[in-house]
Amino acid sequence: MSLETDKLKKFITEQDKIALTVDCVVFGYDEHDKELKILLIKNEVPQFLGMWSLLGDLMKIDETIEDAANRILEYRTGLKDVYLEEVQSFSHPKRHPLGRVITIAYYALIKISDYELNVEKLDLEAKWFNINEIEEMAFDHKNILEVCHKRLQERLKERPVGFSLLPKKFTLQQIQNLYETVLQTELDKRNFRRKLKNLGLLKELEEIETEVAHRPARLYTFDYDKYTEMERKGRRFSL
Amino acid sequence: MSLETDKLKKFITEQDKIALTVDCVVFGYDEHDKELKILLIKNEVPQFLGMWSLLGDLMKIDETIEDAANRILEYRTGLKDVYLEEVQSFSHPKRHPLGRVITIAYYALIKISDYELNVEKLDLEAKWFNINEIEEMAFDHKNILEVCHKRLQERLKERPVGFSLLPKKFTLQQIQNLYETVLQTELDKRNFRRKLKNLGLLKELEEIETEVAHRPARLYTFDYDKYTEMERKGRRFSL
DNA sequence: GTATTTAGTGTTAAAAGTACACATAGCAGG
DNA sequence: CCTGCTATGTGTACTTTTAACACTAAATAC
Repeated sequence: MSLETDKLKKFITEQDKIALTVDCVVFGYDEHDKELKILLIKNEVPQFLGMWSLLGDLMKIDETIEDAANRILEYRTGLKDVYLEEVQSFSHPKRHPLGRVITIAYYALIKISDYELNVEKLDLEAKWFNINEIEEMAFDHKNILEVCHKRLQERLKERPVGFSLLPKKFTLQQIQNLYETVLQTELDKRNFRRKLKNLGLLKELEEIETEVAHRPARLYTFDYDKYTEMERKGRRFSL
Repeated sequence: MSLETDKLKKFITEQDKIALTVDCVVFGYDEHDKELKILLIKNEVPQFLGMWSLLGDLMKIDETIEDAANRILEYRTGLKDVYLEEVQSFSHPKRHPLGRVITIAYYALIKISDYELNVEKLDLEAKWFNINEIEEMAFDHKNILEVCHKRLQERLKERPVGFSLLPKKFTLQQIQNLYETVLQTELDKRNFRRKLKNLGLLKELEEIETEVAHRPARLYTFDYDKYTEMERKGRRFSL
């Protein structure tokens, strides 16, 4: 049993003590396979040894929950300033075999390419899985995953979260593929592009794709400043 | 200092111990004044003595967070089966003067008339306030209130939560007034009614209003079963 | 029975969404 | 340099939804 597990055990065996943890569902988008993936690590708690689980940790006494989520993400991926959203708590009294552990779930959106740059320095027990490939997970993590997945799908329609899963510069086809993958639908190219243009939130760059064996597509970036302004005025994003 | 406060103090002074509480923003709709109201209680913690605060309590060891929220609501209002939604956690390290207290905020929707039936048996330190009348609150409760208020406004557009604030039988005008009050907008009567009808979720009753000094309006109920069915099929509510 | 008050209803114009197909730019390979 | 290949990029007609707008009808009070 690892140091982490010892610490948790010590923490929660004191009577009436409720341990508070954070768990992150880390989503990444694999452009090549057109798959939504999540990052999991090998579990260390005896009852679930060898199973895969979300990235989580005990809260520290002097940080906010969001700080804790950021700390975990930086520790496991080397990435800072990751898109994070709190989803909900999971508090069934029997959810953790070592005792009373309540967790706050977040989902995180990262650009897989950024992650790849850091991966060598890091914990090798982490692995990307296709979202539909995962059958069993430690604790109630499968449930947490499903709730967070559903939340991501809702958010994608009403907030510009998709751009956090793509490189800074992307083609219109890439966004469409992302939407089709995450929402599990097919979208009409011309209608989708019209909607995108009407948002007025994409900056058309001078650059085009490279290293493709066909006509290269134009590159765009998402204008976060303009979006913030638009949000401030109460106008809603919708795709 | 009350028993509750002693207990909390004891709880959180043990080193490294993070206390976990639940706070509920209890919304009620006053049809007469056309005002959205919230239920507050007098605070007991010395630093905020006499100020008003949300309905909250320490989590117990063997309940879920939702159980705790329901327990608090029943204790303070006498009501069971209240509409509840988890909103988010509040975890700033300095948010509570007695130590490290993290809270999970819920909002609750109740029919004020149901509450009135119970009010005599209960804690007299509770009071309804107009949502815009509240200036100062204990802890970070003003902030929690604002976040929950915003959440309610979002939900009202996309989920049939408004019906939890009205009597079981209501007139079309009553719903419209509720929407106008909560969203702080004016709505077109004919367009609003058309939308309502097209939802197909209202049951027209044989009954009509009584005790009004003019033409009485027809009464309706909301068909929760049909809504559940519609939700299951992936169709979305929108008003 | 007359005045008062709120209930209840339909049409038109503008905007948004949906369905649908082909010419073109750039690369690869001979 | 010419041909074939592949994915890019674009417009129009139709349907549905939203938005704006005003009067008659039903019931009560006096």
